[in-house]
Amino acid sequence: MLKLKQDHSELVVLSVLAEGPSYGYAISKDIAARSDGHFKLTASGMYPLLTKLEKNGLVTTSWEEVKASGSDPDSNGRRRKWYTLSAKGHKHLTKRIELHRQLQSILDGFVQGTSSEQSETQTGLAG
Amino acid sequence: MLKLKQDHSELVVLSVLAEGPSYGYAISKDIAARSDGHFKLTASGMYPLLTKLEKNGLVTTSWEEVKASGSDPDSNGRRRKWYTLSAKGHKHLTKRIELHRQLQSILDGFVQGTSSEQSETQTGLAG
DNA sequence: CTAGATATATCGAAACTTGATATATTCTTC
DNA sequence: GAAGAATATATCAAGTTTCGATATATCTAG
Repeated sequence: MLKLKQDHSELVVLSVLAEGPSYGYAISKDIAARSDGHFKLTASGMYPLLTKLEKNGLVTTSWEEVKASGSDPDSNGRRRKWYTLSAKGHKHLTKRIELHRQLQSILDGFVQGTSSEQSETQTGLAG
Repeated sequence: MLKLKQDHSELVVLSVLAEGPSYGYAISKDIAARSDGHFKLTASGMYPLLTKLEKNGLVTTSWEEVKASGSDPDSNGRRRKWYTLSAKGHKHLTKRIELHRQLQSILDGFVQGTSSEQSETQTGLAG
């Protein structure tokens, strides 16, 4: 299991939100599912991150009342906090992705020079 | 300018040392040069990391006296601490690279799905 | 003598990490 | 209707990491 550092978490969460608004719990499940369980972003990592994103204006938020099917119309349902990527967030994500690609290619430059490379021509995606 | 987190720093430093022994200052310059100045690993990041590597047995160390050209044979020259990748370090690096590739491919899965992808075939190195 | 490069190393405030805890609702099963 | 799992948000606290600032000292160029 690969644990995501905040830098990576931010990239992933922003990427998920680029596909449409979502909320903490759903994002968490989404990340676990889409990474085959390799990534896990738990509540204590997720909510401080989302709060930071909101504080920095990268996302906007709104609350939704989750009504139970056939529930009392007067009942206060469970609350969901939706996060929507802002224009600033989109720009930020684009830069972040660019930086991520740069990091990858440069990192590869270092890694490929090592004698630990077992002369594999394939880039490991088939592993 | 990308600042290397310790995880990345460790991977890069280990990779550099896989090509042969080196010392803190040289590694720092090496990283800056080979990344076109995009990466920077400063002294306050480098030395604690190298100490940790040594403590974990991934590298072995030895001191070298750096004599000035035409200096007094009695003078105590500047000292250089050389770091050599150990067998354990080599194994560790191989695992690390594997993990790095895994991280990359999964991360790519998230990033490639974003609408921020400007259908660029080139990988941004020409930017 | 001065300034800048070389060389190693620690300090400390801020930020980050993460299991644990808290709170409350909704769904499923018996 | 009780129990337990899943949904949903959020904070705490103890530990680790980060990184500019600082300290120390030598070497080189002007």
